[in-house]
Amino acid sequence: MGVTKTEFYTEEQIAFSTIIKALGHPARLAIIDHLLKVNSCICNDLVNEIQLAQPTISQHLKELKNVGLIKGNIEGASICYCIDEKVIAKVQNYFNRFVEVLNSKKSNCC
Amino acid sequence: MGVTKTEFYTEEQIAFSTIIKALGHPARLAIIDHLLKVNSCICNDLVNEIQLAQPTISQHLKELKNVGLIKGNIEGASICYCIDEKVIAKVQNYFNRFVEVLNSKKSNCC
DNA sequence: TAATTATATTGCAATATTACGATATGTTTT
DNA sequence: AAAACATATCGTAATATTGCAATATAATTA
Repeated sequence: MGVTKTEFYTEEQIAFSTIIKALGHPARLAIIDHLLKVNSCICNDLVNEIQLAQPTISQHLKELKNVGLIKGNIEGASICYCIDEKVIAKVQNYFNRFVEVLNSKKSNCC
Repeated sequence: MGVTKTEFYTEEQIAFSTIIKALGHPARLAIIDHLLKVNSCICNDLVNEIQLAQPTISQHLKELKNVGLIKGNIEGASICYCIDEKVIAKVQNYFNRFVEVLNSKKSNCC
């Protein structure tokens, strides 16, 4: 049906899959990579950096903003986007805990 | 168009977004969570654990297998799935490096 | 070997995503 | 104020994803 059943998952599963899903597209990873590379926050040099039309970039930015991965500040005519460290840290923690649990029980059959 | 343009991204961006995308669904996170919880590798108790039809679970397992996040071993009539630690570790590293870079340049405008 | 159990595949309907042209909105410059 | 720039939104076409019933496949048990 194309519709994800959400009623049976934990809050955490839904919250994390939503954030992670936003990172599951190369254009959005490229945006994040670029925001990370240029020290200061960057607006739509992204449109020049990434080979996608401006509305498409805008749409991807919106998705990243929706899940809280980036923040945008109006800066005159343009908008200054940057990564929200707290949300990225949450994702980092998720995977760190993950690997910790994995390591604590070294009993894989495969 | 629904079709992702891949020709302009780095190998890494494509590789990681593909793996991460597979984790961007609550059912697949639930599968991974469950594989992590039960010490030994588990087959399709998943069908009982997760409130989705058997073909749907099978499909999600396939996606996780395709990106290498899990491996499956035939065990008599059933199949024993487990997490591939190496691939998860790669994801962990990605985010760790990420946060490292973020911390090294504390110059966010937002 | 027939029935049962475990899993995968096929086919399909409903919905979501991706991408972009056209256009709207808001700011700065002239 | 008009032109130019920066960004967002709308509408839409193409494609992908989600979920499942039906069915296929393969191993196990009776």
